[in-house]
Amino acid sequence: MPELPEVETVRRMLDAHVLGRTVARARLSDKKLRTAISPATFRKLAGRTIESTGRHGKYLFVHFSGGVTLLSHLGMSGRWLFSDAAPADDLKHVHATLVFADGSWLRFQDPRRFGLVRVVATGRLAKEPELARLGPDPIATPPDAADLRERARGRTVAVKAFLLDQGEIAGVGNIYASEILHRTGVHPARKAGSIREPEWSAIAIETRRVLEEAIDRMGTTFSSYRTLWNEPGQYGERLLVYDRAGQPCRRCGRPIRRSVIGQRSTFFCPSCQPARGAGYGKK
DNA sequence: ATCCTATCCTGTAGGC
DNA sequence: TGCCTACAGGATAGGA
Repeated sequence: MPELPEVETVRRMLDAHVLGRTVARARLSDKKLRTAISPATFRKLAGRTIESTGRHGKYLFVHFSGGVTLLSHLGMSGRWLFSDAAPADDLKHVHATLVFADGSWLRFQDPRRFGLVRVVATGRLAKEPELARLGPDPIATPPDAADLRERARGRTVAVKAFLLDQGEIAGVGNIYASEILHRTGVHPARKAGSIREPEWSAIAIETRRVLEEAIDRMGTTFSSYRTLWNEPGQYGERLLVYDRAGQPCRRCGRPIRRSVIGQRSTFFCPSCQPARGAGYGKK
């Protein structure tokens, strides 16, 4: 669910509204997230002020005074939710709570608990194993076609699985991978090694375009994703193929198909995205 | 090295 | 209405 645009939306909202606030209390639920941290570690945030935010791929950083960073990943169902005062709701699955000195609250809710919340020394952030594995962030570093072609050389995995590999491009998830491939006319099941450089150029360009357009609309809410204000993202109405099986292709009118690649739902137009590849020079 | 599968967990949609 | 199953945007460990 939450891919780069959704995480970036949350980051921008934190940046605009939560910067400068000082933590009065920091507490964790007793349920374990993907990687458990101790309540004592989390409580290190108390007394510190939020100075800046960052992001790499789908990982969010909140930098605090005193050289400490909150590292977070939304997993499948994670949300960071802000409220100006103590919330009156009785939200289930809240696993981390920051109460600020001004009375506002920031909570991490995650029913499926695939998400990540960790407190680390800012100076050692890049050494965290999850981050050390990541490929370049496509917003910070525009993907380079020749580089992609080189890294994909000889690879037999489906190009769609290649795009989902966070070690190659950090931040593309299941929704946007289908969207990128449709825009570029590349069939998702083609082997990564068979994609020609002009096609990689198109993929590089459309990757940035799709992600930036989705950021402009605060991301895609397929089911659980919400912004910092608990609002859905608006990009869903712009999707060309994702979750549109049987509906007409917005380009050629023929029905969108669903298949499974690497255990993940994949959507494409068989007409606009031929299995053998076409439209970018010969074979 | 690369690829594929199973797995973590809960909520929800759809079939009966 | 209720029960049951299948499935969901992610990432990783481990086996082939």
